[in-house]
Amino acid sequence: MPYDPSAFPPFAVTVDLVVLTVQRHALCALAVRRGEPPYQGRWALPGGFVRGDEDLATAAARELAEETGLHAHDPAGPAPVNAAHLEQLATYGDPKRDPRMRVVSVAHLALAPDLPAPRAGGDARSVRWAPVEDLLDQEDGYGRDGELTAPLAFDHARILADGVERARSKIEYSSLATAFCPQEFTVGELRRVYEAVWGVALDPRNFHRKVTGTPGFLVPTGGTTTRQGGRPAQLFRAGGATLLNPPMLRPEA
Amino acid sequence: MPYDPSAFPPFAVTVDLVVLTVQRHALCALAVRRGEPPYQGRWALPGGFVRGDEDLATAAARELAEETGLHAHDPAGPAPVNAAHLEQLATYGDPKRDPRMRVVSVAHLALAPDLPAPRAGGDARSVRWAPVEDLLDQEDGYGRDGELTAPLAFDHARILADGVERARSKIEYSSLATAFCPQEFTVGELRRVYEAVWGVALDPRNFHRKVTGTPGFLVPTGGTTTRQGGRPAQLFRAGGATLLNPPMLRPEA
DNA sequence: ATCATAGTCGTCTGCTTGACGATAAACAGG
DNA sequence: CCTGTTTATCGTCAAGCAGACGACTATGAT
Repeated sequence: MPYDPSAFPPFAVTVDLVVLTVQRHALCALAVRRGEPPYQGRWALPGGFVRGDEDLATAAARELAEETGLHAHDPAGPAPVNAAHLEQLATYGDPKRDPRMRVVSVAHLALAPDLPAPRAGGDARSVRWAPVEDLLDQEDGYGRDGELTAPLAFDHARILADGVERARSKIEYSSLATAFCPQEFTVGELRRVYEAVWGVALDPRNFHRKVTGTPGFLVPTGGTTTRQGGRPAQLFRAGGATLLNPPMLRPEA
Repeated sequence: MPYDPSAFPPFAVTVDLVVLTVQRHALCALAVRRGEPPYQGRWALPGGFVRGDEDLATAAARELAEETGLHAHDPAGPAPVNAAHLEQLATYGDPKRDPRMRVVSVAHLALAPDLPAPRAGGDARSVRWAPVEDLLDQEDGYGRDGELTAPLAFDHARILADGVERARSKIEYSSLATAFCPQEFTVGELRRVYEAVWGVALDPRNFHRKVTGTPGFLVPTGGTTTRQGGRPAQLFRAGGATLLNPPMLRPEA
């Protein structure tokens, strides 16, 4: 068939971000409050249009930096100070997903360590970390605290659920859970990440044996810390290994 | 920021298909020969523009049917006769990936059993199954057989490689390998699928123990066949289980 | 001094895997 | 008919890993 510019319809292309972190033993996602219709006043995932000369990954990294101050951490190369893992998640293109026009959104998944401050780009009250459980469980209605009582805008609940599921399954067979930790961390901190993401309790002794026994997963830095209380714990850095073999098994139950 | 139609650039959105099957012990992909520039005469993945009122999965299923006569098999619901597994793979949007204009392509992965005939939509010689190894190993140059000597058009080599890697890893922990088999198949046929996709030899006895011992993976139909020669083998159908736990381990080496 | 908290090292038991022997049931060819 | 070849299927054994859990260590809090 010949190449004819009128033969295909124009689309707007956006990137939406599922940014996850672990706060106070809970898996949390970044949400922004919408300032205009549609879904005005509702919470949504951060995101924006892809520019005309921009790659998809670049657009996602730009939005991430604008929203959080985090820099995407390319697996190769040294990690910057405020580094986050960033990967493409999936693409959503239902013709009716945006009532205004045809929008195809390329969702990305970002994993970040617990940040000192939410660092809103603009209005501080319009962006927040919220437990993913709260964001996904919302039914249409009024809540007692007057916050977060409506489901996420657009199809963002589905996108968030897909992102959470990706994170849950990927930490099973990769070292991705370290992306939730600061540069140096203890085995216990890493375990609490797994527990928060999976929503289960893990045996500290078996977990310790597993992660320290997997070659290339963790490298000791030599230091220790007592920031979690109790006996001082060894500090580790993420090793070069990206694939866990055999994987860390998620308890069924 | 206000909603302004001029604030974002228009994109063309396409779907590209990585359609895989197993033929004569080799993992093969569907390739079409391009009739027009750019990359005229080169092989490429099948694909096309997403229509204005069409979902991405719908567009992929339509292209798949046009190109192969296969119908996408939604995990829920009964499998049609010519059923193929279809899932979204990833999205490619480098600004320079198509020299004509800005095109974002949502690649999909389809897995099909060995088909009686390639069933080209148009010109029979312009579409063919080719071993993925051949398609990916192509260097720029001339081959002895005068065929398939150039790399795939656009960034399709990368897309194909990503699709193959997805298939290779996904059959480890899911029952997806059955998508390469006809409705009824033997343990040996399923093993040959794994061997072709992974490019390794598996021990028939251990493989048999593993797949027949995993509850919900295979259900016996009662029949037997000798179509592979040798002793008659039991026929099975794919069971309801989609996740293999524990997974089938891919030999390292 | 005592307790609570977290971290780390071991032990034991059962399951899974990988290597491989042995048997069974078909077909091909002499 | 007999024999070799091919494929399927069952069994055995040892090594490795995971889950359950006891024991001990090193901190800070009371």
